[in-house]
Amino acid sequence: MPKNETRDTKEVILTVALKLFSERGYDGVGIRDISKEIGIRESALYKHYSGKKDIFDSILKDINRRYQEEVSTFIPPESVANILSEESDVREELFRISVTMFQFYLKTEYGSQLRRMLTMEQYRTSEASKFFRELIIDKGLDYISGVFTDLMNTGVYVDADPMVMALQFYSPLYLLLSKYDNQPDKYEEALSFLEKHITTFNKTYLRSDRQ
Amino acid sequence: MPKNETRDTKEVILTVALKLFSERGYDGVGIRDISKEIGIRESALYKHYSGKKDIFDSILKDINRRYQEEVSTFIPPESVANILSEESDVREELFRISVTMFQFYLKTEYGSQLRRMLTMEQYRTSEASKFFRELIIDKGLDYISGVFTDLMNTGVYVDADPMVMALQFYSPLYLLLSKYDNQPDKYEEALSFLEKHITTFNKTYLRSDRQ
DNA sequence: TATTATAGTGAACAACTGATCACTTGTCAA
DNA sequence: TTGACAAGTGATCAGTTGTTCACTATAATA
Repeated sequence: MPKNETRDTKEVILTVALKLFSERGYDGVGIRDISKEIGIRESALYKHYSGKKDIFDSILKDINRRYQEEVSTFIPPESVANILSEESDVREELFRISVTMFQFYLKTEYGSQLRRMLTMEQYRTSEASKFFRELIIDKGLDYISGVFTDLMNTGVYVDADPMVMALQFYSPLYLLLSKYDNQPDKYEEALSFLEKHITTFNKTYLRSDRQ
Repeated sequence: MPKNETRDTKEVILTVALKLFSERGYDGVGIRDISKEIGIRESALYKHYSGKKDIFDSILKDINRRYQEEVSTFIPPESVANILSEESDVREELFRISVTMFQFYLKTEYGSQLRRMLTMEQYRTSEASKFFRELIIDKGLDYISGVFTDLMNTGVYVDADPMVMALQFYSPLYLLLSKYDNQPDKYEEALSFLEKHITTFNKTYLRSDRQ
């Protein structure tokens, strides 16, 4: 029967490895770096994973579970319902969702580390490439596209191709992530640009704000 | 006195190193990989550069020169003047410039390799981080911002914050770069999205196309 | 033609890489 | 209490890393 510390160590390894991989990349991190940070010998790692590659693969395998977990605590499910209810202000709700996504990938420990690691490893591993595209790009586009589809059906937004609308709404958020990734001191500036973008966007597509 | 092959080899080293760095990252490439690809022994590399780090730094130092060189052959200077002249079609000219920028970073040997290497190394080296931001993000934004400023002054485009306009115009191009980076087979789809984006953008900001 | 500097060779280096293995420790079920 | 087993240790492995150095071939200069 396993000791109850097993689960702990096994998870701690992934947490520490993700942190280091996101800072120095897969090839820049040795198994001794990981084990040292945890406080065990490198040989102990092999009691939990078959090797360095296995640790990396396990981080990828864990993405869907962790992502669901993180998102559900970060984006309360009522906000999706909120934006469709007629009482709430669409502008406020849309801005809140955007800032939440922005923060998740820029400030959250898991979100930012995962995005950075996938950004670095996308050219080395086709698996990482797939996760990067699907998670960081497509998932955002699809989510926004769905929101706009609903908002167009209720007549709140003008009719347009929802995918192009999603592209135009989500892309600035994505670019600002890259632009302010390594300058945490300019976070306010980033948020300011994000707000200006959304305001301008609404003047084009939100019926009540059209000019 | 130097043999005339010196310059050649010294440049070939940078070319080969950039190619390999862009595929596997700095830490994923050994000096033996570089020298083998060229057809010389690793010890010969040290006749031209003081070490692996020096090769990487030299690639960065060379960016401004090479970029200027590549861009001047890729983006003919008359196109910038063209877009301001009243005879040309702004839509066509703007689309042409966009596709050229898109191709440069996605299809050109130097452009795509440089972008990929900087993307990978931005978290490891602050120098790489700076070049990534300034070259891939800010340079594009500033260029587009300048074009729109001129086009607003001549009354072709409606008045708006040129920086927000640039953000909204350039970001989709930037996102599409990431999205289609590892799927060259879907290049046509990427171009189609780019065109739809620009068409929709013009419907908002181009006076003659406003709805 | 003799000299000299350059570009490249081949062997070697110390440090580090991921991985293995015999061994000890601690915990739980029988 | 004992046996089994999971988790961690410390030493060690072969291969690779970046780098160095004495040496050779070659081409231009004096």
